[in-house]
Amino acid sequence: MRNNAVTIQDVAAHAGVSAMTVSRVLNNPSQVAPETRKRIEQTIEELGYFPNALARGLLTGRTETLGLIVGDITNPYCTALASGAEEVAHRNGYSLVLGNIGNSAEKANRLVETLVRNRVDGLLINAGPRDIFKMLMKRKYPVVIIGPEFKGIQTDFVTGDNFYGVQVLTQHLLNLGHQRIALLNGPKDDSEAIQRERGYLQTLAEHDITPEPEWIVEGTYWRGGGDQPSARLLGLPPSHRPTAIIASNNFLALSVIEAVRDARLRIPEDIALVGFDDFELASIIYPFLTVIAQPVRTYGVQAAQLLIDRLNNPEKWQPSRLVFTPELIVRISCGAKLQRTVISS
Amino acid sequence: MRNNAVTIQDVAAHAGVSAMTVSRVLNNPSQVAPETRKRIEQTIEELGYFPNALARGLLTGRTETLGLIVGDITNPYCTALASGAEEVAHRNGYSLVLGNIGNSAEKANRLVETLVRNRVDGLLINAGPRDIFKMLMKRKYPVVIIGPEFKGIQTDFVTGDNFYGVQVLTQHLLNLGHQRIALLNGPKDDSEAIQRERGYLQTLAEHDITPEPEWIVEGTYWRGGGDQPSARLLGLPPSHRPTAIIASNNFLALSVIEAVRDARLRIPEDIALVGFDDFELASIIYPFLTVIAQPVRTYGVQAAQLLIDRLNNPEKWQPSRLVFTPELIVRISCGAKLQRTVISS
DNA sequence: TTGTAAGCGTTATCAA
DNA sequence: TTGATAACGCTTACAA
Repeated sequence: MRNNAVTIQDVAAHAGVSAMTVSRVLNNPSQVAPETRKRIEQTIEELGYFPNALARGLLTGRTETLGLIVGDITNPYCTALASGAEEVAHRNGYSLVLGNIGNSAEKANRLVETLVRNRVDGLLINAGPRDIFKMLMKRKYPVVIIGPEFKGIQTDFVTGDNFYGVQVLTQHLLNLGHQRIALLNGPKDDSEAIQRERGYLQTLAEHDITPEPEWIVEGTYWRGGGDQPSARLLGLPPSHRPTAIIASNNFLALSVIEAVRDARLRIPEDIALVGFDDFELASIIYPFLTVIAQPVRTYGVQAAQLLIDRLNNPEKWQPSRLVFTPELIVRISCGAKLQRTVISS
Repeated sequence: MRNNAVTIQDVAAHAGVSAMTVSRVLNNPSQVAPETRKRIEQTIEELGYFPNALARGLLTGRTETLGLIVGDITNPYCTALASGAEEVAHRNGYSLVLGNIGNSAEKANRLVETLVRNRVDGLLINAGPRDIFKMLMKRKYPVVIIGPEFKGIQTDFVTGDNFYGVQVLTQHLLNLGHQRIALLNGPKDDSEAIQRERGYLQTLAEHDITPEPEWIVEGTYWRGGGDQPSARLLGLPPSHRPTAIIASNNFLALSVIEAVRDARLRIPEDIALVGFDDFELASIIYPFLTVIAQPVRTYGVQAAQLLIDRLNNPEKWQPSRLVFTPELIVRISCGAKLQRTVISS
């Protein structure tokens, strides 16, 4: 033992009672005589006793802990999620363990395994390879999936309406007169990316537009994950170059901004840019990016609530699916304001 | 038991060995005959056995888990810290549990208590009331404090040179010709805020400037925590109003930006603004804020390393103190570029 | 109102 | 190379 911490036995001995009575003070105080209770409470204070949650969890089978797995903790999307989930967890007496996948699937596996080994009561998952979910489902592990959607996985989902979102974005660009619209999307196997590509293609099709194949490029949702595809997009000969780009997440939009700068072009004058997921803080400094903003904090809140409800009433639980509608925030980068100015002058 | 998970006994029975042999496969594979090992490994896979970390931790007294406590997870400062710490923890086989205090001291106490109850092997703490540290020291809990400094607390510290930082900021404003410089500081009892006020006063004193008392105002480090003091600063009659403001953290700078906007003034033309802690992502969109940037990710990396070294060699451990020098990044909000333009024209 | 005994799932220790 | 036994710190079930 590295920690030779005070145990319930120590407290019991000091207070002249049995361990059981101390345990009662901790869990069912009303069952203990007031004087005994006082004495024990004092001893606990005096000795600085902190119950060992491992021992308790081993016995009860519950750890009062939830796990949240996100793709990249430095992404404001993920912190908003975490902040919402944490609030609900905390309010319900749960701790929230935050796991960060970073950019590796192997890490995702290790992370989930660690959380399962530590017997967290349930899992909120925002990112991870499909296999993980299958494994967790086989175990009937309580899981809420936030963001992506998987067919055939019986569990709770909290998602945004990606099809609608990209539709709004595309339509917005069309309204501004753009015809050559590119999509800088997430990974091909990501269910959200798939939805977004569908919405993009359909909206264009409704306007009888067929985008060039080079206009649909694939990046990752991590910082810098859109650098190369952005450069490729901007490197197209001016006759083929898109006049507008839809970025599939906030970090991808950042890549576009940097690439446009490197190409010595300007947003929105030369290239219009719109994207998914807001940078709230950045927009206070300078409200620049036109985005479809998702109520991400709400995702966290609702997902945690769903999970806790399930834990409280396992027999009543039924898999549910919460879909939220994202909201268009028009700022500078799409060129709308610019155009209005041009028109009015 | 809520989780009727597979146990080591189940694996042992299926493989026709004792639990002890399974345990050996898990922890000292070399001590087990290759064929037995193969068979057991297969059974583990087949049954989907995940060792119970609670049982193991109870026995070994180690959880292979570190706790990181931050003030506000939505602050990029904190995520940078977490990202650095997590990397090191992970690389050394530790999990990192992220705790978020939010804006309540009571929550900080509960959080630390939860982590101690769960017997995390050590704690990285970026924010919290002083009492907590005293309690942890009494327990000889391995703790690294990141950011604030406390006298008389025997533990590891990782900090930035706040005195130097504010000195650079103040000097920079003086060089730009400002004489009426305000300090929007953190809470009075925060050790970093104290250092910053000292550096500010001394630098001004060296230039024979005594700031008006109304120019030193107190906010909090949370989002919106500088709204009212900023408004107060800007509400001063123009003759008394500062021409430059130093914000003691990034969220305080945000408050200033909003207050200046509300007052229908401009940064930097009417009010110059500089601050502590960068918004890296925001600066890609628009490099606006002039700041003293701290190598925060490095704080996380170094702090985690310090903690893990201590855990690995408890007897060799000596409290150490790592101080990093922050770096001035000149952008728009201080007016330097503006001035240069004015001069050259 | 309080206490005793057993056991949660592991691993340390000693024995075979 | 493998196994039996005890113990980690706590709570459930039962008894006093």
